[in-house]
Amino acid sequence: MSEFAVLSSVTNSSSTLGAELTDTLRDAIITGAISQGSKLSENKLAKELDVSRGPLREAIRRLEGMNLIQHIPQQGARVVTLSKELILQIYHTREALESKAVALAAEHMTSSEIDNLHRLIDAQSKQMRENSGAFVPAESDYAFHEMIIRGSKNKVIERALIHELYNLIKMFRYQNEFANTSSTNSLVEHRQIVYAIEQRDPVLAEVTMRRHIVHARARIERRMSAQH
Amino acid sequence: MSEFAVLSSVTNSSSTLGAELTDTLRDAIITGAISQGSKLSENKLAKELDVSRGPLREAIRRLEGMNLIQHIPQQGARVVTLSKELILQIYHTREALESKAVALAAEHMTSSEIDNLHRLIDAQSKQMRENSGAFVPAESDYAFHEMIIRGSKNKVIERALIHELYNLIKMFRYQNEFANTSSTNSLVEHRQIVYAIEQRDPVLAEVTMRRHIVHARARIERRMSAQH
DNA sequence: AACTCAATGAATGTCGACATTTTTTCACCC
DNA sequence: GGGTGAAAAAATGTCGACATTCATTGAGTT
Repeated sequence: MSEFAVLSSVTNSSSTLGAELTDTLRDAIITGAISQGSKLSENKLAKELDVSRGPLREAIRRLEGMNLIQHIPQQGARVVTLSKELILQIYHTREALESKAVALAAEHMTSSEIDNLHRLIDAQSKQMRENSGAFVPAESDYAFHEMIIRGSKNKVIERALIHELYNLIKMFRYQNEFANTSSTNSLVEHRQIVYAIEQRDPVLAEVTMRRHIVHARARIERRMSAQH
Repeated sequence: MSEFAVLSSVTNSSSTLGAELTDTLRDAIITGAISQGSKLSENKLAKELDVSRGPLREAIRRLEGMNLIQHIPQQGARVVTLSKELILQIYHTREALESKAVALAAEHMTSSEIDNLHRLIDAQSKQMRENSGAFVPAESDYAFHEMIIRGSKNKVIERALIHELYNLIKMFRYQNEFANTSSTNSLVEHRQIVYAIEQRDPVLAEVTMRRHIVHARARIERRMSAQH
């Protein structure tokens, strides 16, 4: 059952087979090991992964709930296709949710959580000076945003963003080099966001985060209209 | 398999058993026929509904994706419990998503769709004058909000709101009389929202919708702190 | 009486087989 | 040659049984 061992998820040793399969397929979809729009044949997958169709179907239902898979009755499941329209819709949704999340985070994050934000940003800054140059690794960028999202202490927003939206975003960025890195400018914006949280200023935090995401969306829109 | 035929969903004749069960259980959870926090025993439910456990498990996974059920491996599924905290978090999330939705709707709704909004509000207004008095039926209120959400033409926001959040909101309002109706004031706010859409003014639409939902949340917070 | 622990019972997880629907193939006809 | 339609193949949907894990019960001990 170690077929799509691509992404960093070292573990994949969940308590149940169904949960394990969910992680495995999730990673395979995000990385593109299973390509966009392709059909997930239950028989084929079950043989390849050496499991029965039961847990596999369960994993597929879960991935459906994460918006990674689209299911049509009597026809089966297909990996979602990230059209330009869908990507832009995702970023609009992210803008709405994450700007609200950071406003709540400015109210609810503990000072030790804010310290962690600082540590992460400083590490990014150092890494940027010493290493590659103008870009921060995607993983580190996700860590930053997820710390803030969790800092909102709002489980509903957290689930919507991390459990659903971010998988799609990771999928997009992983499969599009041009979207896979954060710029220098991005780090500056991150500092502004942390500053607003630190000041316990929800409105400033929200506006700053909104601009950060609008910039990302605009960048994507520019580069994608060049392609498609 | 017609055990929990409570809600208005007249149909329940989907193409597959699993989908049918999803609807049935969804309605049973929303109405409270299956009460909050109670455990969904697969064996028991399968016997009661006269189906095998396969499609039933499938339905449970889907309801999990709608946030109506919480599932713990090796332990089973429980209906979500709508604590005061969770309800307020839901309304914060709704505020973020639906204020964005109406801004997009102000840009993307067709004039015939806006006409439908007018018709609905006029009907509500008429109904209010002739019938019960100071309140609009919940169903009609949902119809209004769903028209706007769909009018955003953003499938991601639409799914997050209608497929996930609104089920929880309906569950809450159905099981709490005090939250089950919209006030006169609500109708006025609806008119303001339609006006903003009509003017193609996304900012005004967003602000108006945000205030509308903040009011609802404040009302809930007031009445719930009296109880809990 | 309270606690520990083993045995029992019940529940979830997994599997393989059958049923039904959809898709494909291919012979036949226009 | 293209199109229609039936038969075959393959896929999804459903079911019942077995495996494994968790929860409960009760006997035994301190």
